[in-house]
Amino acid sequence: MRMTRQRRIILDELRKTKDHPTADMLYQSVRRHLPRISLGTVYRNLEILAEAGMIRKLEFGGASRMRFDATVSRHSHIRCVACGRIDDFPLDPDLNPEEYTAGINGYEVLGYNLEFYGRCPACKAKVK
Amino acid sequence: MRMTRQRRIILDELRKTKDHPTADMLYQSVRRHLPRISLGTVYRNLEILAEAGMIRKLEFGGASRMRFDATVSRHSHIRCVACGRIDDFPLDPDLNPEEYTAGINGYEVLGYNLEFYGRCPACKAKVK
DNA sequence: ATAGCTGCAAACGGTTTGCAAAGTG
DNA sequence: CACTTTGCAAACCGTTTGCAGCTAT
Repeated sequence: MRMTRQRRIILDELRKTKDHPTADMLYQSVRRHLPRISLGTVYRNLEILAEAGMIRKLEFGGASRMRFDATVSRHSHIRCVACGRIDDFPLDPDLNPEEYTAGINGYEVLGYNLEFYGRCPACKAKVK
Repeated sequence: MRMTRQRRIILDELRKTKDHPTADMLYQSVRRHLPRISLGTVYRNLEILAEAGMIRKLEFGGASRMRFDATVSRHSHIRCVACGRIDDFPLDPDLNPEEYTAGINGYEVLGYNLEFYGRCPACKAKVK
């Protein structure tokens, strides 16, 4: 993977923030350094960086826009139902979800979503 | 809430399936009963039914399309990464996510997503 | 040198909406 | 009868893509 000016600055800008920005927010801040960059380039690079495992793509339930995260190590998120703000917080593999309720980052915890992914019986049979 | 023919049939069709259909899939099956219904009407009614708590709207991470579920009681989902199929399964509040791995519905479990929602410190202060 | 990347602008696809007519309670 | 809902079609909006020229390696 080439490290173009655009790619480098996109990555830098994402790493500067803890905000889990959308592609468009990132576009705005990258533009301060590269006024002629296009939104398409931002999308393309975010996709490539995510595939390379250098960033994470978040498709948070309830939010229609994609968000991006420069922290790739294992962690979870909490989202404010009122303002949409998303914060990181560490995931403890020994805790069940109910046990986190003792206030995460000062949030009033209202609930959680737990969803699994895997391979269904049919696809398991096919690919293996 | 009025129970129009359209609304009733949309609800019936959704209840008939365990497939977590998209709006468009539902539109196709409703059309067999009401050939002149429009996709816009399907969306409007799904929204209204969800607000009334009669159905659930799923915005599954990784899937760009909304899905709908006539089962409103507490349960979780598992999605096949290969074919996109989504199955229900019961949530046990005493288990931590790692402990579900012993095969859900015959799936090979690859991982899970756990995300919390609530009110952030700022919004908590504001609204209260 | 040359594959990969960029800016631009148009296309895409799921969802939403304005409107006049029809239907519900 | 008053008010909601419908069908239609166009608008919306975040994201993707085709293309011709540019750039990192």
